[in-house]
Amino acid sequence: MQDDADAQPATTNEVLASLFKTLGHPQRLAILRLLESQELCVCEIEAALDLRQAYISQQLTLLREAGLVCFRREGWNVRYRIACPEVYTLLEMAEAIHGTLGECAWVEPEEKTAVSCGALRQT
Amino acid sequence: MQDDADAQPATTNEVLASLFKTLGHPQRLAILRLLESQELCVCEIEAALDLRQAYISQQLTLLREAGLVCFRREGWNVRYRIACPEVYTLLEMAEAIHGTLGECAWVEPEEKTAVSCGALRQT
DNA sequence: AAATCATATTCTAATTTACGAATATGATTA
DNA sequence: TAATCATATTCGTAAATTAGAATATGATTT
Repeated sequence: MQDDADAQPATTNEVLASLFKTLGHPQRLAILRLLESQELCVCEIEAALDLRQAYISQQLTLLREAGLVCFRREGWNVRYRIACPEVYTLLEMAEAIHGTLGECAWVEPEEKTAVSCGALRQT
Repeated sequence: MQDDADAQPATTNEVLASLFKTLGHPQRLAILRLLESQELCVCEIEAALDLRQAYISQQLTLLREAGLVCFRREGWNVRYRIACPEVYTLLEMAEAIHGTLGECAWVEPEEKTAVSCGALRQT
């Protein structure tokens, strides 16, 4: 029994997009930020973010599936920790990039060429 | 007339998530990759990716709104170029991170504490 | 001004995601 | 084994996103 027999290879862009998609959610980022300095159990995250348990658990599941967090049982609790600390560098860099991002500028044309494109159109 | 009078401040996490969300799409990444080395008009992107014109235009609009690309008219064409080259560093880093990402490991508990959490539950 | 070229926008259906509520599971203690 | 604690999962619906089709816009040439 092979899992996902009819799944295509998944290009680099698809894989990358998937990672970014996981990061593209404020609450998931909030969870990651909490886990930066410490290992936390679900109820601690719950208390820190003031969100319902089931909701936290759902987001943690997604972070887990993305491979971003690890977990381990400790008595009654399940403690989560970051799986790869490099993501924080990614977050920092993204933050820096956002700082430089301005409104899209309309740059004045340099020269008047006006050559027809001639590219194939399929619609 | 102020635009978005009832919009809340937008936290850092929300802003970051928004950027990641824009990057969380294979075709948009493909477009960004094309623009890495050169400025291109829509029809060239269209030809390179073999996608319909309207579709490309839609994705470019999103990239534009995110501030990731700039454009300028040149005769009949509108040429797009990257607004901040730093995103490629971000992509590289994300790629590197993906490489290190494995299946979530279940780490064996270190010590048996089993203390009740006592955290507030709101559901 | 009409025709043409490149690009943008709008409308829409289908799919995916978000997230609340209820419930299930699994470890631990009595 | 029954009760309890922490966490996970399933279900359902609202909202957002995807992407196709049709059409609009705006610059350029005739």
